[in-house]
Amino acid sequence: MRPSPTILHADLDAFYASVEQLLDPSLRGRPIAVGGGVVLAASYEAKRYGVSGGMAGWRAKQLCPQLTFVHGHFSDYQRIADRVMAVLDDFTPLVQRISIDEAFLDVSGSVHLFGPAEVIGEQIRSRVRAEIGLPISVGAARTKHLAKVASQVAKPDGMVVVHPGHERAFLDPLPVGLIWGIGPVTQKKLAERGIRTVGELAASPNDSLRALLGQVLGAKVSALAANEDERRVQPTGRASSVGAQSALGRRAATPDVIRPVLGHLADRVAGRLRAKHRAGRTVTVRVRFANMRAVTRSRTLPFAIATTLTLTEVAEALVHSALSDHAGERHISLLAISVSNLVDQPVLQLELPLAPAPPDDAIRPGSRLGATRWAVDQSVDAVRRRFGHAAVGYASIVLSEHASVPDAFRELAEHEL
DNA sequence: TCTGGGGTCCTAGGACCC
DNA sequence: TCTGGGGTCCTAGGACCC
Repeated sequence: MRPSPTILHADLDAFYASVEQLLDPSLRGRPIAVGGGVVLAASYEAKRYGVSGGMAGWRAKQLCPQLTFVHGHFSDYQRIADRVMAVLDDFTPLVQRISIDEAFLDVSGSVHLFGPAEVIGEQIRSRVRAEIGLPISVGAARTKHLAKVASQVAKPDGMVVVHPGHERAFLDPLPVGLIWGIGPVTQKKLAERGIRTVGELAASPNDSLRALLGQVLGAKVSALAANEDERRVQPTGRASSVGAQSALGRRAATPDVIRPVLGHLADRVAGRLRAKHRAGRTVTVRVRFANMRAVTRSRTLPFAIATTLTLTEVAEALVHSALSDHAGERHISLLAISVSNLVDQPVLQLELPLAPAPPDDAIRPGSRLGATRWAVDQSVDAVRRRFGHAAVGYASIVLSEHASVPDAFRELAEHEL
């Protein structure tokens, strides 16, 4: 009997669009896009025309005139994806979910129960199809990375098994873009050197690989080619940063625009931190100008914060610093706030002794001002828990004017804190 | 009619410490 | 007067992934 691969990668096909086609049978077999101003997800029928996620709606319509736009049923996506993941759990406890719609499975301990990996893969596919009604592709290989490549090759609605010993034969003809970590920019760089396939990439000398891709990615490619890739499937950890951003179209870079947007973003970010009893020391803002060039500014504080007003103020100072470095830019198209360097926030925050007021009293937790702000946030959080998020707090007119994506969509992309 | 929102990770330079 | 090497942390930019 030939050896069997033990790592599976299961990946729902065009997930959001497939759910819409599941919920509304009249959409099945037709090119559809979830979203409007921007394509959040496209069905395979639409992808055939070149429609893809992140694309401007008008551009998508240009490529595919019969494209149907549908409003997303965002609250259904999480629920349905969770049901799919529950199916995976039936085959092994070693499931590593890496996003809403895909996961790795280590089935090395399950083969005596269910049969070899390829049998498990087919069982997963038929159960997800029968019980949930969605197409899912599965890749099986000896390592995670390779299993992921295999599932991409298997799409749509297929399964690809890479048998041990046949890795290079499988990989070598594939385009380099299928490797995790090689995106459009690197692909172009490689193409300029005549490298288009994994085989060509693997054949190039190690040092030039490193020079082209950097130490880490270069080493990864070597490992992949030598089949020494990571195979450990581990439970997904907590997020190491929390952020929020808002595209603004084209707005003047003035305080009356910036302040309410930052307030709104800080409210989202700090609220999520407090909900999970976390706080962060490093605040990073990103400012994208009207010409799409973006800059970042960050500041690491001596202590961790999770207070909305404090985060707003730190972010505002950073944005001003970015803007004064680019005084020529009069318009901005996006603002973002991210908090990293996260720590667990003891709930006894308020009980900390009140220190004599330092100059930065406002941001120091436990100080008089800091305690006041903390208390305000606690009240807001409590009201929201009881009456819903909209009951109190920022409702930015600037943002609602531009009508970005629904909050429910944002929440789908949030990682566990 | 330009181009969403949530993240992770890498690189490189500089400050600072031992 | 000139000078090593390692480690850690911080900042800015950027590529990439879903």
